[in-house]
Amino acid sequence: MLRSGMSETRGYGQFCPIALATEILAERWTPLVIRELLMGSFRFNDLQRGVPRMSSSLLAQRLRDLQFAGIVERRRGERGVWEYHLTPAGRELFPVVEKMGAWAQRWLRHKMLETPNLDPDLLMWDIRRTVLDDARPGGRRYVAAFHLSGVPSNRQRYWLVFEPGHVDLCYKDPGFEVDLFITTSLRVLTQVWLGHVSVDAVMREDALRLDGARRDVAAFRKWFALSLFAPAGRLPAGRMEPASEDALARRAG
Amino acid sequence: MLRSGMSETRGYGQFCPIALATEILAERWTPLVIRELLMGSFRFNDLQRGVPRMSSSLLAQRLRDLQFAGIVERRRGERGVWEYHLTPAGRELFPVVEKMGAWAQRWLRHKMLETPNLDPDLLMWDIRRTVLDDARPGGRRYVAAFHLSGVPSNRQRYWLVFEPGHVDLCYKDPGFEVDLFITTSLRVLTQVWLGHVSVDAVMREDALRLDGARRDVAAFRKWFALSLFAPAGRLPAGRMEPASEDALARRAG
DNA sequence: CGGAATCCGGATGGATACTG
DNA sequence: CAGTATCCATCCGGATTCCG
Repeated sequence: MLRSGMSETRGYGQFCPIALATEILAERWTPLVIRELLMGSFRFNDLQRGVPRMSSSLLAQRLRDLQFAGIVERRRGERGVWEYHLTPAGRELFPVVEKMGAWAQRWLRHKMLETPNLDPDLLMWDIRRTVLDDARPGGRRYVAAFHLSGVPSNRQRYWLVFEPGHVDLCYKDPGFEVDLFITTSLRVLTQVWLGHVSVDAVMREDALRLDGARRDVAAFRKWFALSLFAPAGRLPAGRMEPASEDALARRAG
Repeated sequence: MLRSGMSETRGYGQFCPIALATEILAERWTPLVIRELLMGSFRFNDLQRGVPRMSSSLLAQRLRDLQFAGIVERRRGERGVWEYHLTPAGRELFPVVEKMGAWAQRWLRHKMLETPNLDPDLLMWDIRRTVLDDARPGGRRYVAAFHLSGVPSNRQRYWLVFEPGHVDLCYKDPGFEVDLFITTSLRVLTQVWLGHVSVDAVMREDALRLDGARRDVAAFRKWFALSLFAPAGRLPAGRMEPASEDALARRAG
């Protein structure tokens, strides 16, 4: 990608639109940073939770590159904290990223479940921000506890705490009474999240268990959205297209 | 991109489909190599003409990477020459590349015409393979001579020689009688090719001139297709979508 | 001529430590 | 919390060479 102070040796020297898009998008990590921004993260540390293996110096560099390319704006938010937001040009990268995901869902399905690619922190972080927090029972607090097998012992437990207006992800017992226990393996939860298997199917095989009061169990299917890039995503009844810009807007709003 | 003999440090360690697609596509030059393959080049040297600033060793490396990723197949063609062909998975990257091009056409339009990105060899090579060779007058040989301004003196002249069944691009006068002279600047021809201006508009401004017998001039609009990634491409009358996989198939077939 | 491999210097990315 | 600074490994660009 062309940086502010770089020589001319880095561009591809082609008028072709694909070449110009490639100058920006075909840099290591860049599409993933854009994915995080599209998913609604805008603080440096939140962005980094979505790309945990990227060094902070490189993330800072990429955010500068994206500003220079007119894709990201850096501005001060509440209490003077820096925030990174997509520009209109940046938001219109959604279809590009979407097609990349759709292609991989079709042709690289097996690689998604390879052990080095499974990551409970990342999965839970992804679930937390995609959870439909207006779809839980009543107006009260609602706590869901995940117990994962197939992971290191310090990564087995996660709590989602639904409060009116927001959802918190905890790595330690927050001490609240738990309304729903979700017991499964990291692999199965990832498969469900990606839309490769249905909740019903894995429950029938006892690969996923839900324990709690009847209505708290029933609520799970309401608030547990699939990945935005799952083959059919979670779309209004009757629609079966994959993730679209509309779907994004619906969730972001 | 994961290479056959590489360590595990290079992947992103994410189950996300976008991350897996990124492992392949976010490597320097890779989307351009795929573009060339999608446009129908399959010999090493033909591919290299589409990415002239890429070193041959890196092109060879990328072709190996793409084979390993299941996107490219290497096989022997006529007279034992090696050919590189997209697999079904590779052909389905068309929508990804298409969205990248469409995004750049909307947001990076000005950069396409910056001097370092203009390249007459590349433009003419692109035109040659996109020319509609069944749309020229009669069954006879037809020769179009381009005279470009705004380029080094050794890049001013190109000849397209239409013979039954194929079209040759010449960098030196092939000696045939010329049926049509096209006189314009590199910048204007690039703009027309990208669909940023119409042939009519630039002819009205005398920025492009066609000289020849009436029917040979008229033929120009038939055989001179726009870039497959021009905003409206050259599509059958009545359709105005941008480049689609259908359009690709139509031209390739 | 097509299709590479090899070598080298410079650019980029990863790991870790550090700072306001 | 939000990044820099530094050092080293790897990658890339360019030139050259090689082989059928």
